Formats: sequence, C-alpha cells, structure tokens
Amino acid sequence: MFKPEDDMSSGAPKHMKDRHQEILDAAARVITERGLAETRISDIAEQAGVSPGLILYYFDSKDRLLAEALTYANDQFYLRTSREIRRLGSAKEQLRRLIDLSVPGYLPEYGRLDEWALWIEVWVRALRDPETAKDREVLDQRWRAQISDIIRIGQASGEFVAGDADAFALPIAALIDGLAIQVIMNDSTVTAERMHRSCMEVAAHVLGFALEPADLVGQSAGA
Amino acid sequence: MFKPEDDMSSGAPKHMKDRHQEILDAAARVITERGLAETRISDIAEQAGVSPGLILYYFDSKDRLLAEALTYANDQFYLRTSREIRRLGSAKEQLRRLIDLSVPGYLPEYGRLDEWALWIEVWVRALRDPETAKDREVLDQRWRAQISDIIRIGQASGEFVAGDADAFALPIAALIDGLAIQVIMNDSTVTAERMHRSCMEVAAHVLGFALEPADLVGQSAGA
DNA sequence: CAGTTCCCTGAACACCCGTTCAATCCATCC
DNA sequence: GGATGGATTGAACGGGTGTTCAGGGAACTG
Repeated sequence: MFKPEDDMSSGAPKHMKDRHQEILDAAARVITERGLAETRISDIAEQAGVSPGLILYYFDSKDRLLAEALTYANDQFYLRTSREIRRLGSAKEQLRRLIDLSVPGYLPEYGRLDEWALWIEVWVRALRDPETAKDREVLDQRWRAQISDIIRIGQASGEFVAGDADAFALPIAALIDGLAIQVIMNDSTVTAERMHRSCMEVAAHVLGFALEPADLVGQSAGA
Repeated sequence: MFKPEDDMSSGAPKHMKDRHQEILDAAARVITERGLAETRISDIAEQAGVSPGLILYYFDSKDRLLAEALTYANDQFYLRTSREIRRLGSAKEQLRRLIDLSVPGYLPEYGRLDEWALWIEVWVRALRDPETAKDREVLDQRWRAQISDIIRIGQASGEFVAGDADAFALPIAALIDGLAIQVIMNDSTVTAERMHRSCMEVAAHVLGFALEPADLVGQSAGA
C-alpha cells in the first residue's frame, strides 16, 4: 500500500471516490508523521500530489478532514487485524495473535504500528470535540468487542473459564492500551517483549488458561 | 489554591520566583481547560492577570513554557498523592488509596482529576519532542516506582506475595493508565466504579491478597 | 533626590496558514 | 468539433497569533 503512483504526472483526473480516499490516506500518513497539531493542509496536498485548493474542494474544512482521517485510519487497523485473526483456529491462538499485532514493533513485518500514535491523537481531540468523542467511543467499543468475541469462542470451546466475557475483556484491553503507550514512547524499561509477556500473563490469569513456553517466544509470526 | 488575588489591581510587582510559578499555574489551568493545541499566550496572560508581553519576559518562548507547565502540573499531582499515601498504615490501604486517587471522579473532593487530560497531552507531545520525551520517561518511572514501593512494603509485611516488585507494578500501572483514559473520555461502558473494581481485582490477583467486601465499596474516603 | 535596575505594558510587526475564487484543463456528450 | 460541466490549479485575501520593542513606572541604592 501507499504507492505514490509516479505515472500520474499532472493531468489525470480521478473519480471522486478515489480522490476522497487518496486524500484521507495522505492525511493519515501526514498526521502519523508530524502529529495532528503540526499537520497543514499544504502538507496533505503535497503528500497526495495535488494542490492545496483541491483538498478544500473535497472536504468542507480542514477540521472535518482531520476528523474523518483519524477514524478512517483506525478503521484500517481494525480491518487488518480482524481479517488476520479470523483465519486462526483456536481462541488462544487468536488472542495471542491479537496481542502480537497490538505490541508496537513486535512483528517485524508491520513497521512500528504507528496506529497507536493516532489513537493518542484521537483521545486528545475527543476531550473537547463531541464529534470525535462519539467516534472514539464506537471505535473503542469495537476494539473491546474484538477481544470479548475471542473470549466467547474460547469459552464455548472450553479453552477459557466461564464468566462475563465483556467483563474479562475490559482489563485486557486497558492493559494493552496502557502498555502500548509506554512502548510507543520508547520507554527504556518497557520493551515490546516485556509488554507482550505481561499481556499474555494477565490474559492467562484472567481467562484461566495455562501459558505454554511457546507463548512467550518473541517475534514468532505464528502459523 | 488558584486564587485570582483581585487586589493586585495594576502595579504590584512580584518577585521572580512567584511570577514564574504563577504563570506556570495559569498555563496548567488553561491547558487543562482548552487543550494544548488551543492554548494561546494571551489566554495564559489573561488567566494570570498580566499582559501577554510579560509571559515572554519570563519564558524564552511559548513552547518552552508549555513544556515546563506540563511537567510542573504532573509534579503537583505526584506530590499530592505521595503525601496522602505516606500517612496510611498498611500497604493494602496505601494501594487502595492510590487507586482511589487515580480513578477520575471517584473521590468527590477532587474534581474530575483532570491531571489525566494533561498526561495525554504529554504523550502526544513526547512523540515528537525529545525534551518532553525525556521528562515523560522520568515522570512515568516515578509513577511506577510509587506503586512498586508500596508493593515492597507489602511484601515485607507479608501482605503481598514475594516476587519482583517492579515486574508486578508494571501491569498495575498500565491497567490504571488504560482504564483512566476510558473513564476520562466518559465512555458509557467504563464507569469510575468499574475501573476501581477492575484495578483492585487485578491487583489482588497479581499480588496475591484477598479482596474484602469493604475494598469494593464505592466513594469511601478511607480512614 | 537623582540614578539605576528591574518589572511590566500594549501596540506594532511579521509570519503563517486556512479559505476563497477566477481561470484553466480535460472528459464526455451532442 | 464545439459546448458543457466537473476537476484542478495557484495566487490572493484575511484573520490570528507569537514575538519584539520602546517606553512607563515602581523600588532600591548611594
């Protein structure tokens, strides 16, 4: 993804859907790089390879664009993990994979997992912007639902203990959030491996399954 | 604290230390209210009851001021909780009190505990500003040390199981972080009470102590 | 009581950036 | 192939805001 498509040197009009998405993509990339506060319309235009005027042709205002871009980027992350996880057989494998994908920089094939940086931007914005606050709640509930769905599967198969799956999911989700922040901040005492281990341990504890040595091996891409 | 001091109508020069601190206080309040991105020098000046020019007389630039204000505010929170906790007898009580103080809005006497909002601002800024990144790491390590100190006390007294106190503290700190974010966001499914309960349960689990019914009663101010 | 130093003000400056808009380009259709 | 309409540009406008600065004024010093 994220190909600049050099061949569209100048002219080359696109249909609205394409441009809309292209601009959102460009915006998400710029926000990830420079942060929401330092993101200018001209940056997004440059990243998308168009003129600044065109950005405002597709979006009512900079503010609207930023809001849309944030939820759009989180959507992408959700869809990717969701697709990956559905493939796996056991609930324990699914949970493990979800944690793999949530630890910034744990899997080499996915860069630094900068989606977390976007999450923090969403949080800051949601504190004051009701629109963003609404979106955030939906996004966050989906994130927790992804975990509780796995838990329910594991309960049905007997891998996990019985109980309120949503109640089990909350601390696991929050723990991942809290640790991911530290890892993305490059905290010297909270490495990716340590985060992964801690998440697995607490999950095993809460859900009542045994940790096998293989669960704690770093950097495995899973089967 | 936070008295406007109406009587210093115009003249009334203050000594540098005072003004420095006053401006930091004012800045912290404005940032909490409006957010880092929407904080203008004129806002801070107004809040402090001085002219915009004076702000730049005491601080080299707006950026420096903001950076200082953020760590200053976090310092205040640390000092307050630290002072409160030291009074208590048992480690379990200390831990419980720490959690009380960390749950936004749990204790009526402390407003909404908006220090958490400042934390998020620190995180966003630390992603790009090395100076802030350094401060954040110190602040965060102190936050975790506060927890591991309590754990060590409890281990010495036999209240908690033996083990690496720092390793125990990490998930507890991260869980508090992750849940506090949800609570401060006014997430409809993560109430202050639920956060409190979840933190106590995980702590009890990790540290191997039994939860008594009294530990789960809401809003108690402790002894 | 002059002189010096520091605190403080508020207006002016300069720059940055979101937004607007008239003009241009390019498909597509008649 | 001329006309129509949407897509695109880039320059210009305008508001907002960080920073500077010349000056006023209070306290302290000798």
